[in-house]
Amino acid sequence: MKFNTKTRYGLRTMLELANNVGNDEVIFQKDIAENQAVSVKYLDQIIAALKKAGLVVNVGGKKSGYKLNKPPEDISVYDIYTAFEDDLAIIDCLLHGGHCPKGSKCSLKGYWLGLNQVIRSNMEGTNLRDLLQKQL
Amino acid sequence: MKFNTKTRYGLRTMLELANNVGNDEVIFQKDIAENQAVSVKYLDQIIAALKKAGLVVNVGGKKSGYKLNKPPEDISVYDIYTAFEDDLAIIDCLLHGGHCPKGSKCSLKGYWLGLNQVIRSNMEGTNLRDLLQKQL
DNA sequence: ATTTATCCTACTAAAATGGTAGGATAAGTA
DNA sequence: TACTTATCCTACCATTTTAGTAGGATAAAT
Repeated sequence: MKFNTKTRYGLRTMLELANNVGNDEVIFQKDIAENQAVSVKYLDQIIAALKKAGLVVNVGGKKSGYKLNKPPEDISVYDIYTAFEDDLAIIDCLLHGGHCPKGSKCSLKGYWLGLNQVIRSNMEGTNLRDLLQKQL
Repeated sequence: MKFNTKTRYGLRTMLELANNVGNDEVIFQKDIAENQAVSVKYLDQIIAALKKAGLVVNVGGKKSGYKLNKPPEDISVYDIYTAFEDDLAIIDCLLHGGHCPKGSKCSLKGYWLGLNQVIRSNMEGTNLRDLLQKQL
């Protein structure tokens, strides 16, 4: 039961961009990588995923920089998680198409589903604005 | 973000034993393995972990069977989880001794810690009695 | 023309996962 | 007493996932 580094670095990256909202300074991959103590090449992949998910945009092409694609309060932790992973499924049989060998006789599915929902709700209910305020 | 099979099979095993409380029937590893659609050899390891954690006992030695070591309401999902894993830590830096390269400047640790606590509380707050009632 | 930051794909070492395998031990059975 | 069989215990292993590295193409600014 761990979150992977991409989700963690991705969230840190998004928070760094959120901190910058209102400024017109550009933020380069390079600078973010340095701040986060991650190689530029690895952050490269992380930002690519965030971009693909529509969470960040590159303004002005090359030699320019990144910014959030929405206001911080409209980006949840879960949005960032799903930029790197499928929908949360703490056990496989919760996924669409997944099923366990016990089939409908599995009396635990209800419990796992509830826990899954608790986690997901927490992540959906926390946005970048909340996280910015927490760090004050 | 997945629970592993040992925790899942372990929980199912415990629920099976909990269903048996009050009966004096013996339950063999062999029978549990068959019910759970798992090999005897693999369940072997799972039961060994549950036993080591003090959650089940073998009554009567060989050619005997297993039962819960405590009443179902005194065994939480988290007890079963920790029979197979260390204390829950959804990111490494939450563990004793763990630290991230950002050190004290990490403004996200508070968020992760909160989410970790939400998950743990759910697991600690759910016991085998609750799960038995859910399956009715 | 050159620099350099983004973009894109492939590869890889190490660790975790989900088991299998082999055999020792001890209790019940014939 | 000999035999069966269920528990107990340790080692091993194939596959997948994780956490990156590497190489180079592209395009904008200088």
